[in-house]
Parts: sequence; structure tokens; C-alpha cells
Amino acid sequence: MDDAVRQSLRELVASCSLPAALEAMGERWSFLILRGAFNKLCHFEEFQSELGIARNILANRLTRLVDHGILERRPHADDRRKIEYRLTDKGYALLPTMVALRQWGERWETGVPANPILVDARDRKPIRQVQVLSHDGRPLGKGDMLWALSEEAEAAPANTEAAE
Amino acid sequence: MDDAVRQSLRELVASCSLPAALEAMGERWSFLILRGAFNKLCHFEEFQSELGIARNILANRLTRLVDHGILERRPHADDRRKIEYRLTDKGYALLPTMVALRQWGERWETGVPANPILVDARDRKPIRQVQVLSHDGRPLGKGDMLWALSEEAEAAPANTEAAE
DNA sequence: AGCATTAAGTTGCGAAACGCTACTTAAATC
DNA sequence: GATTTAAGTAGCGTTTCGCAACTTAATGCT
Repeated sequence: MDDAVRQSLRELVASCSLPAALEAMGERWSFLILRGAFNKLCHFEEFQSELGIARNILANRLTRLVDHGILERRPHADDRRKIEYRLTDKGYALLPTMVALRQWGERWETGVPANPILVDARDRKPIRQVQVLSHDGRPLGKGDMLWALSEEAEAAPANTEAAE
Repeated sequence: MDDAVRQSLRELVASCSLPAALEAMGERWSFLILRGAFNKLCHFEEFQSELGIARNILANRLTRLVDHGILERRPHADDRRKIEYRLTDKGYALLPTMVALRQWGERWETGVPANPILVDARDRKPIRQVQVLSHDGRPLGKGDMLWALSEEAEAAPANTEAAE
């Protein structure tokens, strides 16, 4: 690997937002708490008993996720002891990441197609595998992508299919 | 939340493969090492100097990723000091997860569309946002999915667009 | 009103993971 | 043969994790 390539890789790494994402979601339990929230858990004690996580760690993770704007903390109106944790839009935007990770685990770790499975609420058919797609919808595999400066990139056509 | 719902959630959690995926990829540095491998890093010293990770931790992560079949360790033929770490198919299968996480970070953490960007190698147009799609390609958002026993689910039609 | 219970944490402390620096080992190069 | 390179390993201090017990405030029970 020559120096020019190495240098461009270093720049690439510097401006990558993967570290930023991991700063928010990279600690132990963060994704499992998120999964819980997707599954309609919203109280401290629910998370604690469902996940079996230590209480101090749970408290720490919840405040962190709130600080990052992934969860929203709201005191319950009727019972002022209770506090509800709810996903924000930012939190919901992690759905593709979580589903992709789960699908990978199903395919390559547990091996089971798992029961229950996620289905489309409208027709109850199983959802697709999450994949990386080109602008016109072709699935992209390992050799099909490269890095380009945004100046070099072809102008992206308005996505015909809805964006996130 | 009544007991029936709670119970079904507990079963759901038990058979979810997210914990299995996190067991393989949930530790600090794992995703960054994976990103490095996607970017064609393959030697110990390359990972170390690009990521700035401590040597003992790197050694530990590499052997873990090899043990999980995500990376493959192969001694170099010409120079027997060198060892190459390469992604296996199982490792490449994490591409959607990684891209989804990076895109989320771009959109919600760093805010920058980042430079360089990932483009389709064929036409150099930016790739799409990774999203969860129904069997027929509709994007699915927060309320559009539910859990179903595989017996209950409608038979999935053969995916017209290629699977992973 | 007084006591028990519930919800959401906090505290203390031992165990495990992390990070830094220096050292080792084997192969290649000078 | 001496030096450099590649890939680790070892020692040790710091941080995070995990468990159990404790606290605080609101609610419910009689």
C-alpha cells in the first residue's frame, strides 16, 4: 500500500461519522435498551426486569441516551413517581441499524429464522433483508462501492422511492 | 401493559438474535476494526496506526473476530513475518449494519454529509439511505411493523429483487 | 393520619475490561 | 552478524461493569 492511498484512507477515517455513532450507541446494553424501547418498554423497572441489567448501569445508560436525544424522559402525569422513556425521531432513525444487526445475527450467529419474526403490519408478510442499495435500487455488495469526494460524485437524482 | 403483552414480549426477547450479534460485535473497537477491514486494511500495524488502538486490545479484538469467523487470519506467503486479516463472507455481511450506523451518525450526530462519500462503483452516484423495506419494497417506519409467529405470517413471495 | 408499597434511582465495593508503555520473538534486510 | 520490521505479550494503573443494599419521594391502604 503506497503512501498516497494510506493518506487518503487516513483522511477518510478522520471524517467518518462511525465513531460519532458509536460514541452514542457503542456501550454495552445501549442497543438492547433501544430494542426494548422499540418493543414498547418505557419504564425503568420494565427495562430492568426485561433485560436483567444492573440498576446503576441502566440509570447511567438511560441518562446517556436522553442526553444524546435518542430517548425522551417525561414524568407521568397521573403518577408522579413514574417516568416514561420514549424514542425520539432520532431514536427511531436507528431502526435500520438495529434490524440489520438482528438479521445478521439470525443468519450468521443463531442460525434460526427466529420466532416471532418482524412482519409488515399492513399485509403480515415478512420484511426484506436490509441491504445497501444504489441510487436506482440495485443491491450493492463488497466490491461495488468506492469512496469519492462529493465534488466528483455524479449528482444524485431525486430518489424516486421515499427516503428515510 | 397487561400480563399477556408482557409475556409475549419476554418470549420475543428470549429468541431475538440481537444479543448474539452484540456478543460478536458489541465490544469497543470491533466496528472500527471492521471499517478498517472494509477499507482494505489487513495488517496488525496498519490497524494499530490508523485507529490508534492499544496493541494488546487490538490483538485481543483480532483473535476474537477471527474466532467468530468475521475475519480470516492468513500468514503471508512471501514474508512470513506478516499476517493478513481479511473479511470473510460473514464479515462482509455486516456491511448493511455498518453503513446504516454510519449514515445515522452523519444525519443525527455529525450533521455533515461527510467527505468522502460512498458511491456506486459503476456510476459514481451516491448510495441510498439504508432502510427497512417491506417484501414489495415499501419503506417501513416506526408504526409499520409488528411481530408475528412465523406460522401466522403470510408466505413470503420469492423476492423479486435480489436478496443479500 | 400512619404504615406499607412502588418507582426510580444512588452508593459502596469487588471484578473485569481498557489503555499505556515496555519488552519479546521470529523473520527479513543490510 | 547487526539492525529493523511485524506481530504480538506482560505489567500495571485507570475506568467501566455488576451486584446488593440503601435512599427518596409519591402513592395506596386501613
